Amino acid sequence: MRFSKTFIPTLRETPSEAEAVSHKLLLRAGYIRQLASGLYMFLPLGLRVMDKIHTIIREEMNRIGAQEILLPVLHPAEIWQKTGRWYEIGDEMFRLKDRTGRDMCLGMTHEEIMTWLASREIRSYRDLPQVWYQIQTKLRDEARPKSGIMRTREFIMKDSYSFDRDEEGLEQNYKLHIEAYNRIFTRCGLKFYQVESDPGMMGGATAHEFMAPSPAGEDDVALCDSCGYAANVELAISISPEVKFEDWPFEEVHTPGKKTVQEVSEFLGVGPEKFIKSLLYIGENGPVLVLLRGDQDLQEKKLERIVGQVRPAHKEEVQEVLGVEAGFIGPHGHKIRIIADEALKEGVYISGANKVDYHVKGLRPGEHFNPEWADLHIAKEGDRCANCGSTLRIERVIEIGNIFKLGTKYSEPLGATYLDDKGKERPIIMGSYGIGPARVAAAAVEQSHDDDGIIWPVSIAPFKVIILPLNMKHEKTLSVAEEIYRSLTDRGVDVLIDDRDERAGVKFKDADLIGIPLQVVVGEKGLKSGSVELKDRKTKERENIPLEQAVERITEKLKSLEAQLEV
RNA sequence: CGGGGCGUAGCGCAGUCUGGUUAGCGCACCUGCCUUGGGAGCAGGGGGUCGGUGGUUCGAAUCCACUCGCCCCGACCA
Repeated sequence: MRFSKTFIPTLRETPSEAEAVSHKLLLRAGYIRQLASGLYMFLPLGLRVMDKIHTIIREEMNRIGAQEILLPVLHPAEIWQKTGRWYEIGDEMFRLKDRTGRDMCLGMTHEEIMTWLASREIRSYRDLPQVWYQIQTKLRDEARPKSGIMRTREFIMKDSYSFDRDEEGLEQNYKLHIEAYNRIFTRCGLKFYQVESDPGMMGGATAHEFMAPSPAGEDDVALCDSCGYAANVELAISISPEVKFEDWPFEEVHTPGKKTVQEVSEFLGVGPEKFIKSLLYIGENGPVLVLLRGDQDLQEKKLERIVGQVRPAHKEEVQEVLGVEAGFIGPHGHKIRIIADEALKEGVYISGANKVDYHVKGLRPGEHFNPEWADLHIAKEGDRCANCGSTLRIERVIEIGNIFKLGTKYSEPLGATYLDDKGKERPIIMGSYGIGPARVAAAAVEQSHDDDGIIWPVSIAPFKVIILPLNMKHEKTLSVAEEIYRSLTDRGVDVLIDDRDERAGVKFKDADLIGIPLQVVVGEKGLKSGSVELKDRKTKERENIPLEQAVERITEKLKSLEAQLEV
């Protein structure tokens, strides 16, 4: 394509609303524009990138036998009411009424509709398995859209759903999706991890996320480089560093005005790992006292998995429930439910004395208090791997894909059943699998850019090659550039030719900014010696190639770049 | 939803505290000349109801009230 005839509105300066690197660069390079909070338009370059990603996704989904279909975005409320999600989901669902007053909603995901389709069409075990997918718009009224196209209110999603007779079939499709996802993200040039994740409200037992490491992400994962353990910190298990305890006798110590673990730790000159941190939470079934080692923090998600939704107690509630001021709570002598992190099973600790301005020393679990034990602490850098004992690493990531084993969570309420070979009616066993193509694009930019702009992996670049005729008034420059453009186009290469009547500097800057992997510079300097210059956007390496070999060499170089992303 | 910040030309900003000619600057844009290997130069030019509404005042971008929008942190994230 011709630059002069393509809408590529590059910006010299970054619009002030952008914070994330991918947001800044995609705006500056003319890929996207914002319509309103969480609503983005994809301009020609942006759309080309999205199309490339979609194509890779389609190829790999088709390869595992998934079939593409397309469902509506507008859904009757009734189906969502049957699974209960109409009521469970709050403001995040866009709701509306049609002209007859019927309740409708905009699809945030499509489990309900896919399952509804399956419930009507699948009757026999002979119809199974099925894997259906779509690449389609989702709408979620996000509380806080952020980071450009990373978290938006309207976005395209590849969502697939597997329908099987039994758990074995589901396991099979789950594995196939893992293979497909690995191929997709590898082909898209991303660095990524597959981690264990919290199935959350999707239901079901097993779930994994595909995470692209980037400081711009919204999640943290715990990784063990030696055994490969990888999990979202929401559920990652870790062993806190071991502590050598002292054999303190049980005694009260005066700690005037010292409330937090840190304050008391400094005041007494004892490390925080020898403290018990007591936190009062209010749950659906009343208050819960949560105990952690002083050097640990609570992972609320873990607590919620045990007791349901919770919130920290207010100061007044602490006084009311425990009869002591917050800051001096101890684990002993309370009648409410107490749950402690397993790290506290052994040791001799200091904790609040349940008495203002006092702490107790020599507190022994099992002797002075008897809690329920659970894994409650948040895994942090330097903790040991629960699997193999090596040191864990915590990394910030962008969620680019997720996979869930759903079981019968949707098939049962929607009556999606089949008759097995004995004529018995059984619920279909389901799985659901998502990929956010816009996040794939954003993650690619986050992971691959420099001060000058984007550096696209060749597989998802809007064009693979950009030709830069430096002086449009120079006859030879023009004819050579056009000739290379034509030859490459004839060979089916995606080429952009910067045929604008701009100065060389402008063309260089824009080419770097929009991030096309290969630049072909056609200038008078090179032409004097009968050559053009081939520049690799990523390595910045330049090579002069004789005119007659130009097209050959460019395609060769392109092939070698492409080969790096092959799976 | 809680906390913070910001709305002045397409983009980046100054002016607002301390009200007072015709609201400025850089880039971009248009015309001409010139230039052509890293966002050139010169000359001329177009573009603003200062987010909106109401108020105070002789006078409001500037002060007050309400309101809308955008961004960041947190909560939430099926």
